[in-house]
Amino acid sequence: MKITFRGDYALKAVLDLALHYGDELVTIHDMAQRIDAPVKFLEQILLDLKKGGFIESRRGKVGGFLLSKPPYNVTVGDVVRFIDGSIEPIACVKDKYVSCKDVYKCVFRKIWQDVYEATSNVIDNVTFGQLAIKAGAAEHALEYSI
Amino acid sequence: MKITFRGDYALKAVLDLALHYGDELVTIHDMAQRIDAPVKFLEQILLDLKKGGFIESRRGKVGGFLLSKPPYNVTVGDVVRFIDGSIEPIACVKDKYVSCKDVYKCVFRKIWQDVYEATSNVIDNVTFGQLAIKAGAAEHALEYSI
DNA sequence: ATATACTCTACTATGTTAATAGAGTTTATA
DNA sequence: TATAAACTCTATTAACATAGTAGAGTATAT
Ligand code: FES
Ligand code: FES
Repeated sequence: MKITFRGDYALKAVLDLALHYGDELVTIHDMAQRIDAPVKFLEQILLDLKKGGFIESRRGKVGGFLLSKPPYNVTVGDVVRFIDGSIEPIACVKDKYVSCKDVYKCVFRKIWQDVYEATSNVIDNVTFGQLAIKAGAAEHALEYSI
Repeated sequence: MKITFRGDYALKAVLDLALHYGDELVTIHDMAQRIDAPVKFLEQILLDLKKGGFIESRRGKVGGFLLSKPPYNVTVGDVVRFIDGSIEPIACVKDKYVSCKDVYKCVFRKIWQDVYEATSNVIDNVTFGQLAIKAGAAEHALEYSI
């Protein structure tokens, strides 16, 4: 698994929305400043997250974004898989290409599966609800950084 | 962690040498055929592995490559880290760039560390000695594939 | 009306990856 | 000693992915 800037920003964006869950809407501009991301780049990412059903938006004046689901129902794994794609260390079979002559005999296959499972085990068991609480202390100081 | 073709070939190359450990030398040409890699690409990779101290070579006629160390003293992690670089899911600090305003407050930091440790735990605990035994059955049939 | 904020598509600069190419060096052996 | 076999080294390249940038368009509260 390799997290790109895109994925990194996406995670921070969802966390930012989790921290404002139930509150007022969050604008791209405000969010970009807090998570230190280029506005136009963040724009694209938020649109993606919307297509993925993670967030919703309201247009026009007083518009902004909000989380579609309660923060406890969204995991880090959900976002990473959606934005950065497969978390497998190697794509043994993609399209018509196969990395090994015989995938079934491949002695490395189990290793990559083990890595995959170990990774999943971490990222699929952390929700943004949990992360929001962790970030909470700094947030209550009214100047949290992500 | 993302395994590139380079890393994939390197692992197969080391396994191939592990399967011939103690035997005669292995030529690039022969190895390339067995592991299904482009000869000139494999050439570069073997030279890298040599610089990394994983393998040795003999030049001239009847030349070839051999493992520097017993297969049980080399892990998959050793090769992956050397050829494909850091196995971390994200480089939080590289050069002067820092991905988060405050790395110490970052709530994602622990997640990436957990992924790192889980991954290490898998790849650092598999030696080429173990892999060679697994591949052994097919090898003894004189037509093993990697 | 108009300012504010989301929406959509296209473009670009940079870097990485996966090779390919070719000239050079070493060594066994006929 | 000529030669073939095999490693050594450097340069180049095509394709792709990443990390943005740019700009025109749409919706909506006031
Ligand atoms: S089948 Fe994927 S590395 Fe062998
Ligand atoms: S410090 Fe690395 S993601 Fe925050």
